[in-house]
Amino acid sequence: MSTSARPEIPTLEDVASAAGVSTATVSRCLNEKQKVTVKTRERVMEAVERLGYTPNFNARAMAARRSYTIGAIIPTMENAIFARGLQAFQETLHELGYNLLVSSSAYQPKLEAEQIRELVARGADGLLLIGYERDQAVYDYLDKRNVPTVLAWASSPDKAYPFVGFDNRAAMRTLADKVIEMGHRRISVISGVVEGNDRAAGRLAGIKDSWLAHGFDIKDLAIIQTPYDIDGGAMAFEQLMAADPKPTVVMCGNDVLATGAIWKARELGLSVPNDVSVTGFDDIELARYVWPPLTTVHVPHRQMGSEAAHALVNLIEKRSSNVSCKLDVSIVMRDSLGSL
Amino acid sequence: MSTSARPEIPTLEDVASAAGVSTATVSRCLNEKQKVTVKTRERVMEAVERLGYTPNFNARAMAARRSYTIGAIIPTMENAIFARGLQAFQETLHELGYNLLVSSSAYQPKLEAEQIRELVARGADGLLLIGYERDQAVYDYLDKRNVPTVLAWASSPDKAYPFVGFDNRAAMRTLADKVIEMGHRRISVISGVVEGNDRAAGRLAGIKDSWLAHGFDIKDLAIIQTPYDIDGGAMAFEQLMAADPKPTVVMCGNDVLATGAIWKARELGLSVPNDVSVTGFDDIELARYVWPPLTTVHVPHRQMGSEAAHALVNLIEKRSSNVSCKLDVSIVMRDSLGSL
DNA sequence: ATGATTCTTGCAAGCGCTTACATTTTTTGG
DNA sequence: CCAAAAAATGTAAGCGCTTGCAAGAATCAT
Repeated sequence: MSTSARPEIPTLEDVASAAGVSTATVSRCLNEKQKVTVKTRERVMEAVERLGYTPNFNARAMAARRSYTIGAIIPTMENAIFARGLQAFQETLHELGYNLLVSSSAYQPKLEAEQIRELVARGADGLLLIGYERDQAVYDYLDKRNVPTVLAWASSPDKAYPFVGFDNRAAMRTLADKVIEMGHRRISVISGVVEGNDRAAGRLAGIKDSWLAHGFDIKDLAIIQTPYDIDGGAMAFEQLMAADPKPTVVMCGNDVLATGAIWKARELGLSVPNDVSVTGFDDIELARYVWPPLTTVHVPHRQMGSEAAHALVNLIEKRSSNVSCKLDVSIVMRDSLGSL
Repeated sequence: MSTSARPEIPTLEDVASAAGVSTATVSRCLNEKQKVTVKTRERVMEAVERLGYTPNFNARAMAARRSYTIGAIIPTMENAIFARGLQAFQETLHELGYNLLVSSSAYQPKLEAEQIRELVARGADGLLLIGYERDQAVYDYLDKRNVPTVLAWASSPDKAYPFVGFDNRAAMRTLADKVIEMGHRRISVISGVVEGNDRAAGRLAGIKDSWLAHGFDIKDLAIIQTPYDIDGGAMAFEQLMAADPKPTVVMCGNDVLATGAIWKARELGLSVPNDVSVTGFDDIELARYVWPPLTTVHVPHRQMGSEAAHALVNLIEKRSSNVSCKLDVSIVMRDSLGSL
């Protein structure tokens, strides 16, 4: 096992000579079938088959200056927030003849910037990014390199960048209005870390909007920021419930945090929603399966992923720039929110 | 906005002439710093900086015949089973100077085979695959192309392929032994679909092993196979609980199924573990946060991901072939399993 | 000071593919 | 049946990078 002979990988040229044609013809067979006689095509395909030829992707990308690859950078793979949307994104991309490359940035702007360069260097034809808040230098780079980019999971307010998403702030405000309408006057909030995270920031702002619009004092709104994981939600919840008087509802920045909150409520012997209500955001699968089921904001993840794919491919192929798309979200009332 | 000038992307040559050296020298600065004088290196790096140069990945991979890229194909991104391990895999890879490309095969062998070719065509230096059960043709291809490959989430029994994983069958058998030891005599099973899924098959076999070893009749073991999602678990649970007499415990092929089972139990007004016990497998984050917390098999996901990364890089760089690694798993007793 | 040795650097040949352009073959209409 | 138009195929020039080899510069021992 000490020597491993370099395997003989067939190239276009091998196929060409095996089929008795030029490399150009083989290339055409593979890429623009209609430009080649049926007879020669058959001969070529037979050779391809026989040799077990697979085109070298890097060479192709370099020669064609197109990679048919889209890069996506998501903040995390570790929880389900992006999973469904990304899956749909990939499926649609596949239908459109593109491949997907995924990286995760662990919510670190630096890392994200690095990954962007990486994906561009890899020849990605376009990029999918989450949210809009990032260093101007990143946008400058993207512009300079002329990389088609679509932002998702948010709607981009000022920047004139194409996006496929929804208004986190307005959505959360609607939910908060509902909560207040149901009689709640002592609201606490478990927010994601807002720094560098426009989705989290928007959601928090939405709650504040509603609160202020109802004429309450911003000081009465207890807020904790914590990383987006179950544990974070649980710990924050415990802390918030130590207040006196206790909140009647804890609104969470997403379903993962809410799951942690509900879990901790049970551990503390509190009944949801009798002792305290809990709300989430995202409507991930889990939201229906915690107990009690979670009142949350439904985001059409699959639709968003699919639309984003179309938007991006449009941008790449037709250079049409009018691709932004604001999706509707809706409140899903489940048992975790009770009225007073 | 109708005309978009082709952006001028700086190349190695641009950097070279800007710094007044040859392309070879620039290349060396970027790849083997020690082979270049400090003085010239500084000059070159300054030019790199000034032009905003980023190496073209495809060109590099083609010329060097190395990509420093690892491909991983996982069955799904949609649930958390692989998330943590993959995250660790990526982190370790990053430390070792490699990048990760992820695809998901949706549990379809055909798609997986396609993705494998795709990743190889993209110049992946090595591959991470889940489980060992796949068409021989796939292994033949891998051998022919001499692609270093490591299998994870399972231990490979017959095939002499490097793996980093654990024995699903033995692990589940241990859990089943425990369950029986705690007095359960009416066991039902919610298994994943075993066809083409050696992990699911192994886990199911482990339960049967235990059952038979205790002298029970295989006919008394009710088994349902269902896709790995919460909904599948819920529906299967309902079906199993319709039996008469009811099972005293429902053992699930993984934590996601178990979560569905527990949820349905509550919906049916059954108390876990008083009316029926439930067990899972994997110990994903969720297992600690369902109610009651799930008795399950703890798999060291992060360790597995990290070890797999090391194993693969060893295989690639040193060509050492003795990299397999069997990890220990352990039973985690939580409240979802009661004794009779 | 000088030839031998070691470092740096440059030259140029590819890596495997696509594609503009040139050439050959086939088709078509009168 | 033949010239002109159309279709199929071939030729060859890159795409941006790495790296073996050779040449030039610096260092060393004598």
